[in-house]
Amino acid sequence: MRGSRVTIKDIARELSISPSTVSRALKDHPDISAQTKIAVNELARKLQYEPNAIALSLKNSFSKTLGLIIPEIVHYFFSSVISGIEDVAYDAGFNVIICQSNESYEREVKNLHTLVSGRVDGLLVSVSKETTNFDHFKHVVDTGIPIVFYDRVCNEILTDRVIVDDADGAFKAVDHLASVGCKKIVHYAASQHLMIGRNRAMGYREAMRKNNLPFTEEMIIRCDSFDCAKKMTENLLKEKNPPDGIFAVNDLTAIGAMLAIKEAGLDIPNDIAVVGFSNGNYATMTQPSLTTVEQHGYDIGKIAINLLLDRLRADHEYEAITRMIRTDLVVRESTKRQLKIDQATSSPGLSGMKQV
Amino acid sequence: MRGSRVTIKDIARELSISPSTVSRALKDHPDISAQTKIAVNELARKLQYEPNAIALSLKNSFSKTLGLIIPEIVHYFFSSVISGIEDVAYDAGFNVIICQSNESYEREVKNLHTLVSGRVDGLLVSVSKETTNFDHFKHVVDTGIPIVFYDRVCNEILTDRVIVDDADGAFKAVDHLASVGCKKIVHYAASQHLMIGRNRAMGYREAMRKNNLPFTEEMIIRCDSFDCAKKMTENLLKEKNPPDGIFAVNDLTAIGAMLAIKEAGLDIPNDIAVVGFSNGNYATMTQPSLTTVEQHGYDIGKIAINLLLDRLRADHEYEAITRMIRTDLVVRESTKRQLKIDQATSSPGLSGMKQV
DNA sequence: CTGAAAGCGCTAACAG
DNA sequence: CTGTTAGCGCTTTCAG
Repeated sequence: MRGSRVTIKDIARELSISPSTVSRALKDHPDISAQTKIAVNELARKLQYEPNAIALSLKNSFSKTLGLIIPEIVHYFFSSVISGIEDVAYDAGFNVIICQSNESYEREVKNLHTLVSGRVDGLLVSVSKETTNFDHFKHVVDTGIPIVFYDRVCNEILTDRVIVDDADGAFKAVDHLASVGCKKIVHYAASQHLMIGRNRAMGYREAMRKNNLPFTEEMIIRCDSFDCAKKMTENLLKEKNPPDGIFAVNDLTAIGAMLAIKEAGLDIPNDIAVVGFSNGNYATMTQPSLTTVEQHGYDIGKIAINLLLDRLRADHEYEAITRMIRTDLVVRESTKRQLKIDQATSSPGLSGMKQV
Repeated sequence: MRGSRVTIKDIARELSISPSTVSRALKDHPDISAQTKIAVNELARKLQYEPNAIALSLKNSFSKTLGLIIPEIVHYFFSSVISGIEDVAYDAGFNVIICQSNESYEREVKNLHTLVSGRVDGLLVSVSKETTNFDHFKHVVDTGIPIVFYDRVCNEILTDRVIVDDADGAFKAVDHLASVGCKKIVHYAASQHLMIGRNRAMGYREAMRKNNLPFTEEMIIRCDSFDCAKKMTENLLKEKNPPDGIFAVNDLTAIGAMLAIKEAGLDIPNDIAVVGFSNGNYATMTQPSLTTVEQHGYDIGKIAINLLLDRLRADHEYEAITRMIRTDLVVRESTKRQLKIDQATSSPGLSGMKQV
């Protein structure tokens, strides 16, 4: 029983016509008579004929399939990217094969091979944290399979890419902290060997400078997880001169910091204001809700796949395109400080932290 | 340049030998001389030959590819299922194509067609919320492609399946609420036309009965989202006799309830204790942290794909297997009530809600 | 209007 | 030890 799938030959035999006629009838070729078409289509439906996409790929040398390499699906940002990609792919009649690298270089290489030997027409890639050697991607690009990098890009290869304006996002976040009166803002940063970490730290520095806030490099603290943030914040709060603002490189880190602050009996945002990065779905579920930077994952996915589709449809080579995606600060309660009395001119009805 | 991928023929031509010899040399066939093997392998590496998986699939009539249909990747539970599936698939040399149905019946049908015509060897499916007609799955099973349903299963077709013991999980949750002294426990329930909703509600009823807690069907409230829970809880708290325990059908709903309770100035767990379901990553990030039911998504994924692989490897038919996966209650702060004085005999060092 | 034949890349009998 | 041939399912010239 297994594998007993109906082929064009079966239909041909049943109808005592040739496979080529069946093929043509199925795709409504003008040469074929109306009756034959009807007969073929009816039988096809009856036998539940499904065209064999594999045979088609082999014949056409394109598979209408795109490969997607993603570090970790669990992250809200990445799942939104996937959704953006899928929605467009779906409409364009493309199939998407998703592979997780799990932030492992070895697995990324393996994924890439699987996809390439599966003859995907193109690739969408966000590189793993571990990856420092990009030869595997170079080889693929050399064979003519287009790659679009998104979010975590590879600068050593000239390809289309979609990047988040991390520096600007970080700048906005820190500038906002300054604007609500924070004087000593620390940054919980990601590893500085990744662009993301570097760019966000850069935005932090710029905003500090612009607001004439004194800072040292020690105020950029390597800490990018919930647990780390919790411990780190507990320690910071014990020091003589704790910060009054924290800009965390991602939401989970921000939430870890918030927990520690609340457990120390301090008030957010009035004692310490907190900003995250990503606008994951938990940002509205914390108390206070979290001010954070929206990265537009869904749009990034859409833009990335559109770049790829353009490249596939193009009949000539053209220069690599880089699209920088704007970020937006989403202000919530974790930075809505009660205005100091002498500044409080507007918003009479606001009772502290009740609005969202 | 595009599609200029190296084939076995290219290697054969270059070396002036036949394609079959190349094929054999590449797979280390004993018939081939050592020199030929070396020459072939060297050239293959040099030209970066990648076997064409598509051609192989066509020849072998299996693709070493599995199809996965998942309602929505964003959910923590489903991403853990994916990880479980991928880890096993990876080791077994199988590729996984993931499709999201986005809880839409239409999309589920389309996904299924894509996967089937892409000649996947087997399918792992969790049905969409919308789906009430299962003919599309029946057809696929009829053609001999095995399906394993997980979590949201289809009872109309006899296939392998992996289900969560929702009723028991719910029972444990509510029984626990009763054991910490809750007397009026309400249940925020999912739609009762889904098994999940029904089973969890059933577990609730059973636990109420077992603990001799009076309840009416009005205490099972249709409410399964963060926003709904927030509003619903606000309303409940205004009533004369509010609940002292809430069992929510999922974590987000529980968190919505918690927010409303905290905003009303009440204490969790002492005024109202809350339990969720899923043990998503935010359960530890709320304040208080959330007691919830662990569903073991990763294990479910592993078990599901193992059932599928067994089925694929089997040389004979065998009866459909159903695996029921145990759930575990994870007790955190949202139910750690301060013991009443006359009961407080043990745990001297505990200061209320500090442990996790 | 329809059929025969070749070929996409690879493998596996079957011959040498 | 190596080559020839046929065929997986489908399309597409080229011939009728």
